Amino acid sequence: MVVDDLKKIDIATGSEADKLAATIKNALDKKHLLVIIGRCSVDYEGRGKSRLESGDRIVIVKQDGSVLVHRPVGFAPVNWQPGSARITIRVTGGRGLELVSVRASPREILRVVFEDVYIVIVGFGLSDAGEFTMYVDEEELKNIIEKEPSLVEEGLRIVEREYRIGDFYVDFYAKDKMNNDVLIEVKDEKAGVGSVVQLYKYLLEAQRRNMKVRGILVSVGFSREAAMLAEKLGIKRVEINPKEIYAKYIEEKRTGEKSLERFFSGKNDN
Amino acid sequence: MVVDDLKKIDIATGSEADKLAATIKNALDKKHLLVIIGRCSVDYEGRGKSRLESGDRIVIVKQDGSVLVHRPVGFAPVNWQPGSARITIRVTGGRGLELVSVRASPREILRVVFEDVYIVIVGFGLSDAGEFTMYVDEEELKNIIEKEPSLVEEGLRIVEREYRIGDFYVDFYAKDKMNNDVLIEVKDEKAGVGSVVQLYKYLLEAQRRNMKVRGILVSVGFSREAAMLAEKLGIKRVEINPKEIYAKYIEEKRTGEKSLERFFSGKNDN
DNA sequence: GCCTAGGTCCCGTTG
DNA sequence: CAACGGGGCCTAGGC
Repeated sequence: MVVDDLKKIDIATGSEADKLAATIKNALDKKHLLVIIGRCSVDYEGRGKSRLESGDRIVIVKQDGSVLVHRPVGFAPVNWQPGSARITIRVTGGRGLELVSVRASPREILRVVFEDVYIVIVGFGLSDAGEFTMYVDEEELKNIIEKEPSLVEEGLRIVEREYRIGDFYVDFYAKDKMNNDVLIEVKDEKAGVGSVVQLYKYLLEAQRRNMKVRGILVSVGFSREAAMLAEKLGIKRVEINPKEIYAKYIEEKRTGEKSLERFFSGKNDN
Repeated sequence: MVVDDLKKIDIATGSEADKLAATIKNALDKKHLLVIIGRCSVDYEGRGKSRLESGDRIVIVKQDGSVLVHRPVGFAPVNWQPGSARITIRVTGGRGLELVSVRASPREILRVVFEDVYIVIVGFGLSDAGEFTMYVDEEELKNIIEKEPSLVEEGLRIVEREYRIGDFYVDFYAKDKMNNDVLIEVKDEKAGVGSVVQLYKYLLEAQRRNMKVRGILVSVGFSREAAMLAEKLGIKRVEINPKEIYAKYIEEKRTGEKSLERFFSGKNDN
């Protein structure tokens, strides 16, 4: 097979373990992206312990030392090592190749033993500077609420964001128009019982500290159980639609407004 | 470049988008493993919404339709689609290739637009039947505790595993030697405040149902805060070492015992 | 280092 | 289908 036009990529095949190992070692040294497809077994030991019997897998070693072992099916890697692990490769016996990744803390070892390597791909000139923007995440929602707390309740004033109570953090500590204390938790997905319990935990902790405080749970939706539990615990629910809010925000940006202050309900007093 | 000895793998390179698209289409149709390394931008919209500007990436489409877009660094994929999504490929303009994955529920769309494809790798004969065994997970711990509850407390008898209270499940419902009710939660990692709160939630629910019950939290360790909170709430802590237990278990297996019953403390009454 | 909280978390289980 | 809990979760942020 003749391959031409190879850009930013090198490949190595064949059954000479020494040669493949040299290619891999070089890639690891230079911190190139490395992809190995082959037949291997995998052992992991650290917080847990696992053994994966022999099969065809795709192994990726990234430039930061992350290791991913993927089976031909399934979203998640079957074994892995997060970045900053130290990786070594060696030849075992005649054809065997052993890739070992050691993570310092927590101490964890991943050992991939290849019986057969179908292909080694090295990406040596890859450059990825592309910006990644996540639009409507919880962070953004909180930013918007911080700018315009009236979205949550008329007359609300944010006192502090990421407010600490004991060892916990609640998204907002605020005062309502009667000047009473309010703790606010924001969820960008449907709130379950867990979310209610989480806020209730904060409220209990606050009450233990003699705060007179009520809670508001802001979310895109509530499970039936969560709604009932909130009702029982006297926690107010506020339902919001982040996409709608974001659409307005984008539109406003497009038409030249610099900040969020102006686009909400004609407010202009900032 | 001449490539020989290609086993279970096909590769395609070059700048003819039509030809690459045909290779990819064929791989998708036949549900082969597909790896594309190239320069692309990515848009995602569904529960969230993101845009990834152009850069060099590795895109993996697995046999079950999982799609992973990996940057050259970082453990996690920057964009993805879990399995069972419907995937299409088409040529846009002259050189461009567009891969679109649609997930039905929740409705989510992932669009990868390649400006440049460095290499396409198709794994057409991959077979992975290797068994995966995770040794000391919470499941195994619970199995062991179920077999030998005295590891948790002298005289304890398990009444029910995965015991339901309302909408929740506690790991064990047991009776102590005084025949009092006990709820037991097991953690295979250091227990934090959340674990204590979780068990406390179960206890509250049980008390609401007029059970007279206390709680035991079994874990490999406890955070300072978790220990204090448990103390305050009257929840008993039991610390265990799963590896030690597992080591004995393996040793026992190795020396020919078939089951767990015999190896614990000489007990033999089962 | 520890701990808390979030994630397009994914995934299995249950009702 | 919705909801809960687990994961070697990982990762960021505070102390």
